[in-house]
Amino acid sequence: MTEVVLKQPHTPRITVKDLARQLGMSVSTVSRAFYEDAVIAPKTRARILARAAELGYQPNPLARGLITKSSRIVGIVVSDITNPFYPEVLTRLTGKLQALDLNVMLVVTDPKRSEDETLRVLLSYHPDVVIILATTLSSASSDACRKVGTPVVFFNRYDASQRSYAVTCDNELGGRTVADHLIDLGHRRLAYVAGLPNASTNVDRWKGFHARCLERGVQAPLSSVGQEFSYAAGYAAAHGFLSSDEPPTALFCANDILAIGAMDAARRDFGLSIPDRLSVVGFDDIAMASWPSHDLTTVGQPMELMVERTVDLTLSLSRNDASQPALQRIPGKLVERSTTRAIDGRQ
Amino acid sequence: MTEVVLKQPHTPRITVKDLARQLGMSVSTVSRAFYEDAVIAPKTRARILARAAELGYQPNPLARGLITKSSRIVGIVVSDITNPFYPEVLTRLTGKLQALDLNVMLVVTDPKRSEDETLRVLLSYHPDVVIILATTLSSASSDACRKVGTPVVFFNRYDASQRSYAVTCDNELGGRTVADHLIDLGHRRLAYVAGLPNASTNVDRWKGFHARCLERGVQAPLSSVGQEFSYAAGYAAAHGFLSSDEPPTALFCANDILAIGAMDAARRDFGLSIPDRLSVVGFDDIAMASWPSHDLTTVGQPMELMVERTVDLTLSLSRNDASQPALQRIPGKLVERSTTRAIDGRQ
DNA sequence: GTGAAAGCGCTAACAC
DNA sequence: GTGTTAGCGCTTTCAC
Repeated sequence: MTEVVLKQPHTPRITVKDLARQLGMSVSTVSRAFYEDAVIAPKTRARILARAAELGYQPNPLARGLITKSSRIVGIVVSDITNPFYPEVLTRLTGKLQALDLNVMLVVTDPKRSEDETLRVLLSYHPDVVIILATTLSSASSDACRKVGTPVVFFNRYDASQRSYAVTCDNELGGRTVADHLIDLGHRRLAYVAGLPNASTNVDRWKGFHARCLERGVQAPLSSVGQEFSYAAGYAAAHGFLSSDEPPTALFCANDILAIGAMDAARRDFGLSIPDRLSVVGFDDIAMASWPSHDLTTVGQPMELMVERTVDLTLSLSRNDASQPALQRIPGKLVERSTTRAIDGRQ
Repeated sequence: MTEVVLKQPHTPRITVKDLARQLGMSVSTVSRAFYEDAVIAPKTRARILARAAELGYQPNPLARGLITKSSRIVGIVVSDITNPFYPEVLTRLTGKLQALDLNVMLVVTDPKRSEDETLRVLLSYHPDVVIILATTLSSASSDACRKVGTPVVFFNRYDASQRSYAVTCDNELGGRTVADHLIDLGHRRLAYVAGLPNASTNVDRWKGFHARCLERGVQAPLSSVGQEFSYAAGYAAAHGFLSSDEPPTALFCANDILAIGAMDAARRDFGLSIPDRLSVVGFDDIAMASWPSHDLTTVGQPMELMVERTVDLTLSLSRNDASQPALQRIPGKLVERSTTRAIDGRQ
């Protein structure tokens, strides 16, 4: 006898009503059982919760949101994800948020679709908070959120208007740290392998690096023309620098992937041994950076802390008890590995 | 005069009622304007849509879902994402789904929290479909979905019960292809660097590889004890194989990351040049595999196709007009790069 | 401490 | 073609 598959949209799920009827109580009583601070007899609550667990009932947050005006949805906007740093942030963030019973609705900004369009769909779900993980996103988007009253948290990026919340690594300080490190090692001809030109991470790392060089009385570093945060871009930029008559002796790359690309170019196409002939520093400290074949000196982003702060902030905002918009900058720290060393006579 | 920040949960958003009142129509008429095949005068619809655009109004899908029983939410379950293949799949999937007006709710399975617990929250949002991207996830989870009538699509994994939909790379065929490739090159002592033991990707790749070796009359390949799909695991496994008296001349690794770890071990700790002394093949063809420093021969997963099929399937399922549960296996193809070569006298 | 009733924003019969 | 009504699953006054 063959089993007939019913084309049933969704098996009807159990609701408050069902529960109420089964227990011989009113729906409101049942509803109260799911609120910590509702007035309800402990025994009644216990009975309800027991039966609910048994039946696998859970209040529908969508219906609940309609009335409470809180969807418990957190929107996360992501753009390119070629940098492994971001997937990791995304999953950690998601994991921590869901432990707080906040659910993540993910949208990716597709270059083909307009950013506003993308945000519009997200906002139609009325998320309590929107987190922007995208390396670059026009402030128009954050305006869109503000317009409907949805708070925005920028992660490793900030809005020029300073009217949103932001949690970032102290990228400028990171740039300065690298400048100090390389200058301390005796390097004088420095160059910066740039990432996405309008990403604040890129801009700030450069700013700090450049400023610190000048402060230390070192010739201003060169900079490549920013492309993207990719292996290929790093490869190409290194090519540019190393083809010159007086190539730099050290490269600071806007992130680890760029650095790996740059190192490959240096080694393969210029036969330069690293760190003997060229020092290279990255940014992020992704897992790959510590692989023996790279063993890259880099600025470690305080990811765990950044994620925690973002989650805290998101929670406060979802409860509507956050402080004024503010930018939190968390310092990273230099992880010295084997791609940097003191300049010596052989150069 | 300082601006007073009102602690207002959410600025009241515009609703059908507002729109209806402003236009002097009934709410149902307004509602109809947003449905392609609703009966409504074209001019009326135009007026409504114009005003809506102006005001930034969009029907609230949550409220809509309450009545239509369709949330237009697609749940995606993700586990570890150390393999860059998955973030890419995730973003592509999300991008394509959102273009179809399906929104992605993301959950990550946290080892600390029970899988069921995680799924439970996801299901409480009543997603139309759940996609499981996690490399491994107990069939208990898919049962949980089935119990509430939510269709499940497995991506690159399948449920033993065969009662769900699945789109996977033909992993077994991939394994066979690699066996043929290596055997054709003259290799006879082969080994498999295993990934997560209970991941179907791992199992099937091994199965095909092993079976094909036997079919070709080659000594059964060795296999490492599966750990995880990580650089470190690849490094360790290679160590194991290469320390033996008669080490294998070729390694097939369950994925690219393992392969890269294995190659680093071979080169650094055993001074073996690849492919002269050891051939290595990976699986996935992630971006990194093509970087000059790796230039890894690997089985390319037909990601684009897999994503497309998954999206098609998801769309059908969300419309409730899909065929019977079935497993789609899409063949990948071998990408020959420079980590494999014919065995020669020097060995 | 509990129940009855109203209503969140929306769609789906059913009249007209 | 449009308006009226009911009701999705839930929370929240307000009585009791």
